[in-house]
Amino acid sequence: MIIAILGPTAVGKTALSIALAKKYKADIINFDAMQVYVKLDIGTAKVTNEEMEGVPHHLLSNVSLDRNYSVYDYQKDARSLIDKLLKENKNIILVGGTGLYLKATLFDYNFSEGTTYNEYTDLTNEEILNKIKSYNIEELPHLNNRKRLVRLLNKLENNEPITSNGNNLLYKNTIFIGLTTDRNTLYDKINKRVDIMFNNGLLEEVESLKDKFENSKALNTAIGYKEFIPYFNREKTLDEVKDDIKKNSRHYAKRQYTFFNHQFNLKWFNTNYNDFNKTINEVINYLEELNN
RNA sequence: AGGGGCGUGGUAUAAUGGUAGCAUAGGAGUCUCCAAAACUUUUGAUGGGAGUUCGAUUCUCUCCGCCCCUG
Repeated sequence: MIIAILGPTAVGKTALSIALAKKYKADIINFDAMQVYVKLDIGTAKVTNEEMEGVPHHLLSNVSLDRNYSVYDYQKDARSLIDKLLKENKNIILVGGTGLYLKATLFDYNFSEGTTYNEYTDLTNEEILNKIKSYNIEELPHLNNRKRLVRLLNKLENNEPITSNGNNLLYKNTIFIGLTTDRNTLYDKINKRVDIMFNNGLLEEVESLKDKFENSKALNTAIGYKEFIPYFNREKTLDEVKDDIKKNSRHYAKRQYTFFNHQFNLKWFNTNYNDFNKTINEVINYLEELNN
């Protein structure tokens, strides 16, 4: 059995995953793009050793900060891990917030082998778009979306397939669980959680990684870390950094909803913050019904 | 209390006797190796009332609210 738990940041996925893992004696696989990195602990709200309660966790803190780890790498790692665990007849719980990582792993996404490609640094967006148009493409990326333009032109010039299906689930017995709450409550939770992160030593964690920023894509993109850069440069105060982290987290949560709702067919459950056991039981009842 | 100043989307601001602009927050969306990313799109405002005027957010009066100075 494979259970995938999705939901926006700060909704309670970690607690649910541990409870279900204990109930079904499952291993947990993280599908969070930033929690795969070592040392990004407080800012990514990574599960602590105590919280794990002995449940085995995978693809968590297994990538060094100077690596450029992408969905392509994750897909390979996650699939081989899932295949291995399935062979051992283990139950698997996937938990995280990066929809694309999960989608690419469980569905038939095909990425190009290798990672070297032309950046077309000498071409403007218009020029790249014009080159793409000469190939008779149905759906063109937006003019301002340079990353997609570059990627697509590379594929065209290398005669690589533009898309594969991506709609076929490779692991048939996967159950998708969504955890949610109303928007205002979630935003409130996010804001409070950032305050807690600061109280728990986020600043100290980030300062200990200060000399690694230069060579780490992760530190420069992760919410909870990149916002400190203007603080180090004395351009922003700590309070401004804190507000930026809250704001970026809210934006992120909103995008997560959009992706989950449109890319997955999942069963949503409301988080009961007053009595989380009720939420856990609702999910377990649902899983039991499916198994009968 | 007297004198002065100011009231423009949730917030911060611009402009004008003739279509109220920008930013940000908020909403919606796109997604095949940056995805905690990148990109698209959208709702919403001249404090209330009266007057002058063809027309007032702008000028006048009044009420309300806020700020500063004086006592």
